[in-house]
Amino acid sequence: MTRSPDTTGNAVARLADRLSELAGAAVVLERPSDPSHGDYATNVALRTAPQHKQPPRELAADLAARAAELEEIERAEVAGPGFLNLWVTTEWLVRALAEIGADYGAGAPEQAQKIQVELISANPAGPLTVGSARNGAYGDSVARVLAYAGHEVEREYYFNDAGRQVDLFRASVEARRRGDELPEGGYQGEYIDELARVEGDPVARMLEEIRREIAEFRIPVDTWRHQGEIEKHVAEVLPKLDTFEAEGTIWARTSAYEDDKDRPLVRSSDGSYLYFAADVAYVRDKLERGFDRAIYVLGADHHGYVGRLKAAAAMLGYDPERIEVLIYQLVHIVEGGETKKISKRRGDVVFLHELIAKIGIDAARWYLVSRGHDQPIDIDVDLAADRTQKNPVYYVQYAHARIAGILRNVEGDSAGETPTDLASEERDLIKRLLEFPLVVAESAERRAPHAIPIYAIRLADDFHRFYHEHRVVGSETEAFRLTLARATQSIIARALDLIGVEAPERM
RNA sequence: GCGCCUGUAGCUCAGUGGACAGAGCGGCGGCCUUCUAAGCCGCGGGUCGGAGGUUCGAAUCCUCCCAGGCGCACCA
Repeated sequence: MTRSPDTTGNAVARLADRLSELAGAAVVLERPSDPSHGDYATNVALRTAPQHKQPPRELAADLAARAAELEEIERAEVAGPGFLNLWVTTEWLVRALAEIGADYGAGAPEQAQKIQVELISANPAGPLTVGSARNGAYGDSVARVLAYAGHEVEREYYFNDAGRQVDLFRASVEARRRGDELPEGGYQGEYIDELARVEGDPVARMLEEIRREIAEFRIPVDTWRHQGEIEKHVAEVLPKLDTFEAEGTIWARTSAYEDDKDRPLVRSSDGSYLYFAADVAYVRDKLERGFDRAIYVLGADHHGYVGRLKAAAAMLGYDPERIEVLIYQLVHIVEGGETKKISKRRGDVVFLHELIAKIGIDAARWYLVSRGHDQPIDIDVDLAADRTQKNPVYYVQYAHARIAGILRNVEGDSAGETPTDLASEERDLIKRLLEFPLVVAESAERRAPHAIPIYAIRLADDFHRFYHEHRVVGSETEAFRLTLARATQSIIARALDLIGVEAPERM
């Protein structure tokens, strides 16, 4: 809505600005799906007709006449109920292509924010699961996109290493070592057996294991926080809260701050902290570190957290808007046509390292981030395992590798004339490249990185079509086509990087 | 019961007010003496869960209903 993409380096946005001046209203340029509707189209006449009290087609005709005068515009036509269809000139497309540099689409938002993205934060009671993998793939991509959009981003991981679950986890390993019965509701599985066979604190081992897996999954976590550390500051925070005592417990009156109910903080009998106490201290810890915004990435099974976290911020006197909770739907595992109920405690869970072993990091990251975060994901492990050849990630990577192949064939200075006429494949490809800044801006604003792989598929599609029809090296417009190929390669690489996927030179 | 999310092609999913609803996979049929055929082209395929409503215009916004997932712990 208030989106203002960086118009200086974005030819489409500049064109929209010029048209906006002519129209006296904000013009949004779309790429029509039907090529007979022009290179770009706008519905501005339809939207502004009521306030002008004029028929939309009349307004559109008026705007068409003036738009046709612009040097960028080859042709302007009114169509349908009042759409304005525009054809741009070849010169404009060639110039726009030439502007595409290494950081094309990188934002410089008028107000860059300091943003923290807290991701995964799984219990160190076992290796990361595919659920954690989605959290990481999604959260890290949001972080990458926000950073590319111009924000200052830090990634943080919070270890719940002081709660009942880790105690239970330790007890489970120790029971296994002694050959005793598992504690009630204890953890089991092969990894528990392995931990039991070696000396040392299993929690410490899991902390190291998780850090290793996260690095392998290409998530550059900047800071690590431990629940034990945060709890040391609970005593400082409690006096700032709106509390009351009942039933042997000190409660936070979060219901007065738009939470569903009040939350227990401290068990009066022994003074032990309940989980929400650490939550509150952690909220303060985050906001006092100077982040304009603290983003939590949580699975749908934690969506009840939204209210209490914002309430915690409000109760401490912070603007609750600084707390943003991103909820992603859960990942289910389908095996043999049946959805598995997964439980880390029971041990019937699919771990991230198993998923990586089966389909690789690139496919895993692509797969986990290429669906909307509001969409549940069913991973059919059998399908994911043998579908690798057909995974769209390879289709996109292949386009990148193909371009690398072309560039290896270039010898010396490239020559050739500037084209005065473009083939449809060239026009389509350039227009696709010019979409990238808007895709990134929207993706950042909506916390929706899944738009990136979708765009990457279309871009690869346009490139493969171009490649099939036209030669680059040795063509009459070699220099121009090399520019086109390089720009395509650069944007594919950037798009893949934004979702943590590699862009290979050869395949 | 209450809250959040979802329901679009055989399957997996895009599409948060605009022009006949798109892609991949699967199915069928074509294209390699030329920069990578992990590619390209073509053909089939949909009452956008259902019913009302708002709007010049609805897959998209509102209401109700149906179906599924997840919550509603002194677990995390």
